[in-house]
Amino acid sequence: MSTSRLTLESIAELAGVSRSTVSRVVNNHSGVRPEVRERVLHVIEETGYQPDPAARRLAGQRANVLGLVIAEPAQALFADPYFPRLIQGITQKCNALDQTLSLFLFHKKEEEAKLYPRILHNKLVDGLLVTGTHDDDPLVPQLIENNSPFVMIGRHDNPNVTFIDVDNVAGAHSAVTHLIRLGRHRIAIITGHLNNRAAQDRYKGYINALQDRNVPFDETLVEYGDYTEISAYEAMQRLMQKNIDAVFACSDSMAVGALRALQEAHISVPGQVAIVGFDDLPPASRANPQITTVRQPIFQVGALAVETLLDILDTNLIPVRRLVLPTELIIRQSCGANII
Amino acid sequence: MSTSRLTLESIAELAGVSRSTVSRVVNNHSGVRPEVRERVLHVIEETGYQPDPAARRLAGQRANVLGLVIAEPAQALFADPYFPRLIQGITQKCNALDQTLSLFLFHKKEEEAKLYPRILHNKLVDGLLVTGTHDDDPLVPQLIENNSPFVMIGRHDNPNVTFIDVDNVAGAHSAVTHLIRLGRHRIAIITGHLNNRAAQDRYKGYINALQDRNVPFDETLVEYGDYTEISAYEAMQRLMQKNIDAVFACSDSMAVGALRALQEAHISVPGQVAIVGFDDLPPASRANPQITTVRQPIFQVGALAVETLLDILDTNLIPVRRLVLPTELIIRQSCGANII
DNA sequence: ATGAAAGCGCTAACAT
DNA sequence: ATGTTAGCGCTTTCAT
Repeated sequence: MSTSRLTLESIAELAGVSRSTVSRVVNNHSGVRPEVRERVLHVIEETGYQPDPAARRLAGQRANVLGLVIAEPAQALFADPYFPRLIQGITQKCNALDQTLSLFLFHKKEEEAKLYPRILHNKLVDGLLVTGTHDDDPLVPQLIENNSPFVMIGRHDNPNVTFIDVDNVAGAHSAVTHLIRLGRHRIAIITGHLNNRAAQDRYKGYINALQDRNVPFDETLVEYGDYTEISAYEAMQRLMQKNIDAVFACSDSMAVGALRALQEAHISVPGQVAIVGFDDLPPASRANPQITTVRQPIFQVGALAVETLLDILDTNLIPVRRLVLPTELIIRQSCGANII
Repeated sequence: MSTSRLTLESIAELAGVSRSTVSRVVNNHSGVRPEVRERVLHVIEETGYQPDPAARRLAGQRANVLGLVIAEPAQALFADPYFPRLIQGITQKCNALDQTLSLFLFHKKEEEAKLYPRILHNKLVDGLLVTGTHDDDPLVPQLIENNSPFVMIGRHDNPNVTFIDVDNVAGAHSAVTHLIRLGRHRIAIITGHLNNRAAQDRYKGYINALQDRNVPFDETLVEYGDYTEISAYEAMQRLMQKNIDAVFACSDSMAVGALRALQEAHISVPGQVAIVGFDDLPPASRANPQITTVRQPIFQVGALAVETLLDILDTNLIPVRRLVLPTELIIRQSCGANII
């Protein structure tokens, strides 16, 4: 017996009431006698009835579907566990709040043109969680123009954009300051491409920390990676000629890549070169030596983003909210803090 | 000017035709004068009109939304890059075929009870891709009973279930046979929990390979992990007492964990103990020594699953299809094949 | 070839 | 407190 014929109408009939009453019960509206409500609830329970989101959406309600846009070309999703972790945080909260999550990923820049209109006009989605956008990304302005409710994960300069971010500047600052305090002065950085706000902020934290402690900035100590281990491995090869005594890698995966390059060259870590990473994901704690890193609350960011989006959807007031969560420096072995 | 007020009706008006005609054009139905079709198309182009999927769905059509259910508790998604990779394969194909993907993950066993009914009755989804289910998982039987179109990723015993799988038995068999040919006879296995079909099949391939070559099976050489690196690391610690000369790890992440345990114990790989993994994901090629592994076409599996589901949806005939893709043994350093 | 009209399952006035 | 009714935007007979 397929349940597909279950509608408001049929529940109403079974409960001996009208369609509207059932609707009221389902939507928890007032004005239903407890006794009747009970009866209806019972029928719903028994039949396993679930309202049709499409019909509901069409009648002007929410579909309880949120969209997650990760505007990051394919390989970034593999680079490290960051996005999987974020997705976990998001889906867990979605589950708790009875929201379905739709996923929009694209793989090549070219897919943008095709996918973005689909996203923008997708009436099946009540609101959007957007992350991984680059500076020149056309999505955000379009969303604003469209009046589509959305929350960014990662900050955005437009003052009308609500976002959840992590304090990347402070995080990077604390990492680099820590290295300086430990007596390192030739501190390299392996950063992601600077077309992305998080990368920019971590870079800024690095620069600021050097300045604050009067450590001269040497631009030859700046190397670029793409958050993959291999890219940092290669960056480290280049850095090894530069007589450095520390490196700040802007993700744990990159820290692991740097570590591997150093170890293969028989350069001791942290003896000769100290390493600090960013994220505090498994690669950092698993490495040998374990990697000192900046912990960011990825899971919480995902959960908060969902809650915030739902708030916006609920209130319709769209009060701009800009949440910046703190990071925490997790000191392990790779920075040499515990070398006597 | 928000585009949200664009409907079939408004397009019809602009083009000077009726609603039905526009609908015919949009759906590429016959019976519209080329000239009129042209005119309508032009208006659609100009306005950027996109049909409302909810209304369409309600009127008895597909919503062009597919659901992906990963019935695997949270941590498995982090264990290794398998699922991210699979998701990539799936979304890429979805993008190409104009399908939106909805994601259903759950984190604790308890969420099942809440999430499954939502999945089963989710009328916003045209069909389901299901993976990560365990033997006793109630989802599959319910889907069948419900007559919900779905495709499994990973085989299923029910003869009415369409699935896409990889030849896990043959893959494991080739890995273990390779080790035997290289002269290894005390071959351990680190397997995932055997409540899952893929794990069972790899285990079976291991057993079969031993039998085929008359290598005695020693059940003390069977250890269990959960696909995380750390679980294999610990499993390997136990295995080290057992005088083994090779280990078959059922995922690359587990192979890396085993490798790390051996290296920390100063046991040479592949000198004293050879290692073969499964998947051929980055962890295998990145390790030092690089890990010999069984390559499975994850990306392709995802893409095929989408195509198959769409076929089912298109034809309504639901002809059962059971596709098993081949694996390939990728020989690198950790198995000792190139030790002279 | 095209238009008119019914109906998909739901919500939200509006009656009662 | 509950029922009645008019849409939401679309597809799909059925007329013309």
